[in-house]
Amino acid sequence: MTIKDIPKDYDHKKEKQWQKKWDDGQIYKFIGDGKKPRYIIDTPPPYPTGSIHMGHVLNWLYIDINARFRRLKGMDVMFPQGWDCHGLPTEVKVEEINNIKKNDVSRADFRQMCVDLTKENISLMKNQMKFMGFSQDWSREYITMTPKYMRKTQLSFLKMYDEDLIYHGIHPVNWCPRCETAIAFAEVEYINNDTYLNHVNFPSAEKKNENGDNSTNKDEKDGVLIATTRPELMSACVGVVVSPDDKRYSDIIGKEVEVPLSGQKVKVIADEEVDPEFGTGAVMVCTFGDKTDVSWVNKHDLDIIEAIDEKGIMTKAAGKYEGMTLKECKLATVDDLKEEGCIVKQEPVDQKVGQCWRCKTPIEILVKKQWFVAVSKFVDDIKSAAESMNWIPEHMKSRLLNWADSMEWDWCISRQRIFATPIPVWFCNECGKIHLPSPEELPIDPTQSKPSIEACECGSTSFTSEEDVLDTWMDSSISPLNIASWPESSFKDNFPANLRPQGHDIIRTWAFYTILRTLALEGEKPFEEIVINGMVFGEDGYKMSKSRGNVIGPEEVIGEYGVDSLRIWAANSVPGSDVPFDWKDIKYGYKFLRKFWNAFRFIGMHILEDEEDVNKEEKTNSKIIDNLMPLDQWILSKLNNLNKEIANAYETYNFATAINSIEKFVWHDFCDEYIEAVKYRLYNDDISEDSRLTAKYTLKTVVETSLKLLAPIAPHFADEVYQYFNEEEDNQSNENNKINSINTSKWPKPDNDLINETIEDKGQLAIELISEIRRFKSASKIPLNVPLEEVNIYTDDKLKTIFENFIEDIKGTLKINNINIQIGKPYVHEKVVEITPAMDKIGPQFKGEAPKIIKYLSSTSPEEIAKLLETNGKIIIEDNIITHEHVNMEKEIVGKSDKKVDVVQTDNLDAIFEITR
RNA sequence: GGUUCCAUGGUCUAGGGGUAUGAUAUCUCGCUUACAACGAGAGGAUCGUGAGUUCGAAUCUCGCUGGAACCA
Repeated sequence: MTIKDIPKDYDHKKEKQWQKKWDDGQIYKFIGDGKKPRYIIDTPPPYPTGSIHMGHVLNWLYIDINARFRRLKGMDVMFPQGWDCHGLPTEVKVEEINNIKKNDVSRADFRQMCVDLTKENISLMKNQMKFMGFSQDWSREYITMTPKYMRKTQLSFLKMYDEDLIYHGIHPVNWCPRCETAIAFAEVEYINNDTYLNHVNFPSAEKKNENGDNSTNKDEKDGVLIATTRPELMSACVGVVVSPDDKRYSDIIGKEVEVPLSGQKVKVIADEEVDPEFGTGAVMVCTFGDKTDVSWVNKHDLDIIEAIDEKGIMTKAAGKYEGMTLKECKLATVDDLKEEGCIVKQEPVDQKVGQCWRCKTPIEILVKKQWFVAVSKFVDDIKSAAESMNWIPEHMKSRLLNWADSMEWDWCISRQRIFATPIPVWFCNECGKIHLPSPEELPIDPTQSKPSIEACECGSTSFTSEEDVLDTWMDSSISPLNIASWPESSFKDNFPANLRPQGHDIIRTWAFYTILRTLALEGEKPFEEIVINGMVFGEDGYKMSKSRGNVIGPEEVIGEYGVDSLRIWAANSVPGSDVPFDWKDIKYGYKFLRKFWNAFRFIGMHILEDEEDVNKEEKTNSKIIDNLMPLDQWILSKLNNLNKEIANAYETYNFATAINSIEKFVWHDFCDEYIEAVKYRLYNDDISEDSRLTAKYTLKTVVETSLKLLAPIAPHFADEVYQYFNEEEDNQSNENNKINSINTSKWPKPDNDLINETIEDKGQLAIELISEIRRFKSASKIPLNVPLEEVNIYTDDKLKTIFENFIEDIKGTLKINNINIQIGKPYVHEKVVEITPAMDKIGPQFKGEAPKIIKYLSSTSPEEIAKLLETNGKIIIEDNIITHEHVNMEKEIVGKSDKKVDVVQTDNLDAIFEITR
């Protein structure tokens, strides 16, 4: 390898070549033979929309960094990838593309169209994931719409049904009247709506009964004035609730009132959930105006009157309004109420209305026979499972706990759709008994085949297939079981997963359901640790979304700056926190890689074509270590500390700390300070072989090691550089997939012998001195490579010793012909111009006495304080002894020297330089 | 409405009882045998607001204001 072979610029277009190499070498394959510690990641299976967005980039980068880091650390990492295929969006898209409605073709044909579209989308997204350099083991890809996976979903249904954890029952569900399906809470979105709050008088029903006649009661106070935004539901009114503390209604609680128009008699009930301040303080309970209605109906055991049908049309129960749409019914009801004189007042209110997130139709709450998972049985177990996991960040746990506590309804898992896993059930047409297939028959579509039994226990041979299908979360919530090859008995080897990475938007769905399901199916929590990523915001500060138009696609960034720059941007974030996208940050990452490349190219000039030395490490290594110069020791100590810091950062998911520390070290400590300070050892002929050799060794070690620390974040760049280092013994890949890649190498072992805090501190002081004089040269317009005739350094004996230690580096790098270090001051004198209290010393030591000391220091002249400290070494203020360490002194050099010299005084070092040009 | 998070130079950000980290932008200077897409330097923040605890609060507590996310 010669310098000519190293391109002048880092070319990010080569990233794809590396991806192909990794792919061909199958270097990310999970072995699973137990020879290495296993690390199992329960990767999210995304919905195949056809393209990945920045949110995916963030989420998968955390996974990928983690996977790559653990591999370097010698673990057998399982990083699988699944696809959560089923769902309404694909159905809607298929209808759109083919310009059909789902019922225009057979179920099987419609399903096939969905499958075809999904396959296409998966293949697009899979390629994009590879372009991101994500290191999935693609041999373990799973797709929830395949028979293989559906078998597992259906098996989980069977098992839970057998244990009475799934039941078929009547419950309120969220219903979209347009899509004609039940939908989950997660699929309901809320919008603001302006409407009227109608104050409607419900007359007392009691008086009428007592009198036994129909004479109208003129005394309105015997009735109750309710407030409602949904008068169209009055025919479904089953009660009136008021606050128990509301004096206006205390007399009427427990009595009956009559609902106007429809005429049913309903009870007035006290309930603390009523806000007496809102409206009239009295609320009518209907089947079902909203979720609170459902809880009141359940709590007070009220009737159910179904006044709305599946298409959102009023039923027979609505009386004269039958056949009207909800909207028509509302208008007609209000008109009628006005006519009857029942509406006392209409006031405008803001209201939040739930609508179907897909078609924007307002949802209704209907009572339907549906399939449910008995969530309530698991709430406590889910909470303790969540408690036993490690949440990153910790506070995300409370979202799940709060959610678990607020569970009021069981999980409705049936959907009236087509593209989903079928519910494997038939009903007997005679006795209604539910028949399930045996596990061997799975997967099965009950609409396409008959039950294997001849006849029901009742003798009937006629069955109806369940046409409903399963909620998609029923598929994805068994992901940690699926990746571990459940239900094969060996699944326990790879279960629970070590890590679940996901976004905070799906804590209440995916995380919650997964915990529930593995508890239900195997009695164990699904994963040990859960890392939550935030959402990606656009440059305008809002969450990236198409409707806001602030979306920037990964491909846009990659084309210009490469994948690794994008990865560095995403790594520079904190789990759980939302991450704003910023082109500036992308460019910064790009610049860092170029800087690193240049540093590598520089050392490449000196080490790669050298036959003499550093590449024959095994012969010279110990000799080199023994001969390290102080500055080499300084950077190597920093490097080894960095190694530990970065490993710890990766382990604790502090990716931002990792990338920032690497950047800071490489860019500043290494490039700006170390390289500049050792150049003289590489270029000058009068330098000893040992010195030159240790410099080269140090340069090579720093680049190679920091490259490995960076590799999990920027694997393409790392491999591009690493190929120039040929470290055979470093490789831990298998015989059959041997490629020279940093990604199959080992994490560098930190060398504790080289860590030396004292050397680091001393080196820092020497660096400080060098920078100071370099600054002087720069300020004096002296080119850096022009020699200085003489430099006299005046300082104290402690610094003198240190500087003497580094004198070769100081002299060499600054090109000083004659250098002298002495204790004392030059023939100029310095004046203390300002004294500021060192609060970090004074506060902790003197506590309550501190204000007195500060008052003294700020009211006494700096020169006087300095003089006292100089002569006595201390100042006594009301029994408190103040010394040099309690004050910060600002000094200035005054007076003239009769020599023709420049005098340089520093802020950071207690030293004065007298420089002769 | 509930839950959670956030508020620090023009912009973004670190930190988390002792006057504040860094980036970016701006300005000045400089091609220095890897890098001008670089380097050196400068200016620029009473850490949202009001109170409390404390010798001392950007930091802890509470209220308020504003923002965001998730959910009902």
